[in-house]
Amino acid sequence: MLHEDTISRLRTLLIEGQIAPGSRIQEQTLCAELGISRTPLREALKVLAAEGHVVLLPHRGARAAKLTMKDVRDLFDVSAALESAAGELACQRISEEDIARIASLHAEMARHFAAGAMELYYACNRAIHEAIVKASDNPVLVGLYDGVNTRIRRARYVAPMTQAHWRTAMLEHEAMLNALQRRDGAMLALVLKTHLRHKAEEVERAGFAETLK
Amino acid sequence: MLHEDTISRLRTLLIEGQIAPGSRIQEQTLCAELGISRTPLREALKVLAAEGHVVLLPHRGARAAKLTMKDVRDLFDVSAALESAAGELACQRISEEDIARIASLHAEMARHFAAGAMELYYACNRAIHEAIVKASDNPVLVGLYDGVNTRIRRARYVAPMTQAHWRTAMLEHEAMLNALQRRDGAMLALVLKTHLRHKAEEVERAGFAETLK
DNA sequence: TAGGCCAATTTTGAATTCAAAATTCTCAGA
DNA sequence: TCTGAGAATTTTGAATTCAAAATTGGCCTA
Repeated sequence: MLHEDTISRLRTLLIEGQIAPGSRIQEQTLCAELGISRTPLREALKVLAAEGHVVLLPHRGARAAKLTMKDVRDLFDVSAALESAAGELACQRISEEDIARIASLHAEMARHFAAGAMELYYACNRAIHEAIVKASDNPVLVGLYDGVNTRIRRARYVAPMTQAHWRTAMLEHEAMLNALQRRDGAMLALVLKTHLRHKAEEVERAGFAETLK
Repeated sequence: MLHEDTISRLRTLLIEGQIAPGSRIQEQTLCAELGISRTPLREALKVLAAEGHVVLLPHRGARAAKLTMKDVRDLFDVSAALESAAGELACQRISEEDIARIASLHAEMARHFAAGAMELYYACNRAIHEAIVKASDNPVLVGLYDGVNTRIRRARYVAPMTQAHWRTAMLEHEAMLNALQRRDGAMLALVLKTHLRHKAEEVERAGFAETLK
């Protein structure tokens, strides 16, 4: 499947910053690099434009979308809205098995945190958030959440998160798991909103690469 | 601009049900109808697939997406999450002029309601909701909201909304305007959530065309 | 007559070709 | 030397062409 493949390859290049934000995308050059013809590439560019990763200027080609601090703030606000809604739904719909799975992810994350294995900590963290959203059993919500978070991921943070932030985040995750286990939707939504606001604030404090250019 | 044009023309055909949900989309046939070649049509189909209006089956063509009652429920849940988040942001950011504009739209809507001019009432209603979302000053949110509501609009309701529903809706709109004028974000979010839950319940009660087939 | 296999046709997927718009380059004139 | 008009080149937008996969139809066999 050449077309879907092209979309995800290009999307990865954009997220990882291999194609610099704001840089011009030459069709022929990219075609040569990817080893495909212009037709599937152009189809992919149009889809990525709809997703917000690329901007298309009529008769003037495509550019990798830039991400301003305002964009990041906006994306975090939307992400928080979607995730807290997902949390409420999840409390009504999640199975006991899935709660247990998230609890074990949480325990694993805590171990990685204690050991200072930040990469692994991060992976667990993300898996927990994604598991909660999935548990909403709302494919529309899951799809939009994925899209928004993929866009956020393009922000490359300059300063590292502070220890204080990590500690707070761990406490918030405790509260999340607690609310989920009690199936307290309102509480989970509240904790998630707070958690994501804190994360957005930390990102803003740290700044991210593109803002500096 | 042939490409963008094709997308919106096709999107309209899908929303209005001119292309029946679930029906097969033959490329050559559509090309002839739209008077274009397959290249821009295929690009449009890919974008519409990303938007959720069309499903693409590899080597087996495109179909107009079906809308189940579950889909509609899911879409309403997401719409509520986005709109209540927008309401909170709007209360922080909206200008006095835009509040006044919404107040006048509200008054106009009330007149149409009293006169039983439901089409005009509907138009005002939608304009108010869109104005609130726009006032969030969050383009990401606005974009996703538009997309979700466009998809909801494909549901063609069978039974009309009841009088009781309209009356409740009017009261809720009063409360919305009130909260907005006092810039009470939490209250506006709450009212919007309730309002949209009621609407979703009414739609579910009424049923919609596709469910019957 | 029913079922299944193989060829013919249709339809999708991708490359190539053609046309139009934008950019770049050249060169005349001040 | 600097500016600007216009031609040449590049690049995008869309149609056409070519290849591969799926569907359809016919024919043979049981």
